[in-house]
Amino acid sequence: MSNGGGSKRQARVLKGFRDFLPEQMILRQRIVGIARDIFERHGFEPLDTPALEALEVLTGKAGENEQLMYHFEDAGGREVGLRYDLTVPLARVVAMHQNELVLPFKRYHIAPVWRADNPQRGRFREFWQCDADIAGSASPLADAEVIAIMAEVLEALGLPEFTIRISHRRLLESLGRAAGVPEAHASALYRSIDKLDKIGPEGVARELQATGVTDDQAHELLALVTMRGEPLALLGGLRGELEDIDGAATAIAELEQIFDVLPDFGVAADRYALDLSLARGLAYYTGTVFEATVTRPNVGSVGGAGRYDGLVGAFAGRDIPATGMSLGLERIIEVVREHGLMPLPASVAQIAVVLFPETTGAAARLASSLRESGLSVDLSLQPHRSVGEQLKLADRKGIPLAVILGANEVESGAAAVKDLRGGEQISVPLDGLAETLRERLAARDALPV
RNA sequence: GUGCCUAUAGCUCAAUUGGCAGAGCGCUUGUCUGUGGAACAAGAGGUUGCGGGAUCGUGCCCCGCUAGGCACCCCA
Repeated sequence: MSNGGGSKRQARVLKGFRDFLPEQMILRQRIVGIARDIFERHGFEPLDTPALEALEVLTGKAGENEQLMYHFEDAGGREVGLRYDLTVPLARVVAMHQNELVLPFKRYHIAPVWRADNPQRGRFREFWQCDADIAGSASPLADAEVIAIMAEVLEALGLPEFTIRISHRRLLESLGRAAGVPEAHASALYRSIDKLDKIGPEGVARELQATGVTDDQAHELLALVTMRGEPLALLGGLRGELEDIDGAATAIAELEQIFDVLPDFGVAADRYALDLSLARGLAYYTGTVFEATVTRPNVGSVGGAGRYDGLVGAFAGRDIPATGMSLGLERIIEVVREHGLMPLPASVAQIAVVLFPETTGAAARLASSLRESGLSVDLSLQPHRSVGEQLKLADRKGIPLAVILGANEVESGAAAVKDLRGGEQISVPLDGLAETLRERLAARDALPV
């Protein structure tokens, strides 16, 4: 290796892409681990798919969002695209492997996706989604389960406040029909309604009028959409108002089943709400839609999704209903950091072993035996550096405890154990050293951080 | 894809009207070859994000690009 005489290559990463240093990776892995545990406790199976797909697999599913898709021609002249979500690949997998999968198929998928969006806080071009979906069940019970899983994960992460807002595409459509919105403007309707929080009722009314809705109709629609209260009571009221509207009764019945059973899934009543102003943009949603939001920090939603009964059929040739939820890892991390949840060590190593030129062999053997007992051990590789130096480096890496093994310790059969934060040091017999280390680590973890 | 703000040492920032590029922290070395964080001393570290222009002269003015933040759009 040499760059002598040449110009140095510029070290850079692309806009919206990032390196994750160990301290960040430890937090990311911890969060992913919590989500994975809950997914598996619900019997969801792991799945992974290629990052790159044939372009035609990805197109025609997400509507306008496909503008954000990374696509290009590969060296073999194939049109290819990076996946922009995990839902479309799932639909492809279910269609391709119908004979190998038992329906309903419950799967989770934790992986990066790519969208060429403009970066902002909690918004990147490469980001991770944690998805749990059920393919092959049309039952509202399936929707309820994925909503419950979402609530469970957010609860387990310790998010101090979040709300899962629940709505239904068909119900919103019915409301639109009742208000006289032309069918052709349905997606414009969803988008406008969805912006209620941001632009307010007057803003929404203005946008609706631009799509051919009269002032009266717009206000009637807004009145319906902004109703708040106990979900089952609200739905009961709507049932009467929308008696004559096609599809409304089915949508209301589905939502009623979901709200009826959510408490039985263990979801606290203050964690979800019926909110008909929620529409969501992705084109493939066909029924229930939902979204988890927090008020601080301002990162929009931390997760969402819904029912997409037509998507698998686009690949399979026969309809296979499906529903699911998606959590945004980056958004969740913003919340965790903002609220100081989850303080973690900066190193995966629990123990640093400090050594001397004459004790390298003994120290390596000690490290091995500590590892066999289940501890994570960072063996110093610098016997020529002073003990102080080795301790300092271990502390800077964030390792909580050091074991010092010199000639004296080998001789006496007792190692020196030093707490790198407080500085206290004790002598511990080599027999039972692992046990003592584990106790001290546990004691440290119990301390407020 | 659009608009506004920003970019100076590893980090946080300073630099008067356009006139010698600096500080603190961190880093390296030494005091100090078995006990770090302190103190003292010395040292390294910069094409002021990149490229162009105007000017006798630019970190500072103008243009383009790149990246970050914010607001749209959209979304996780």
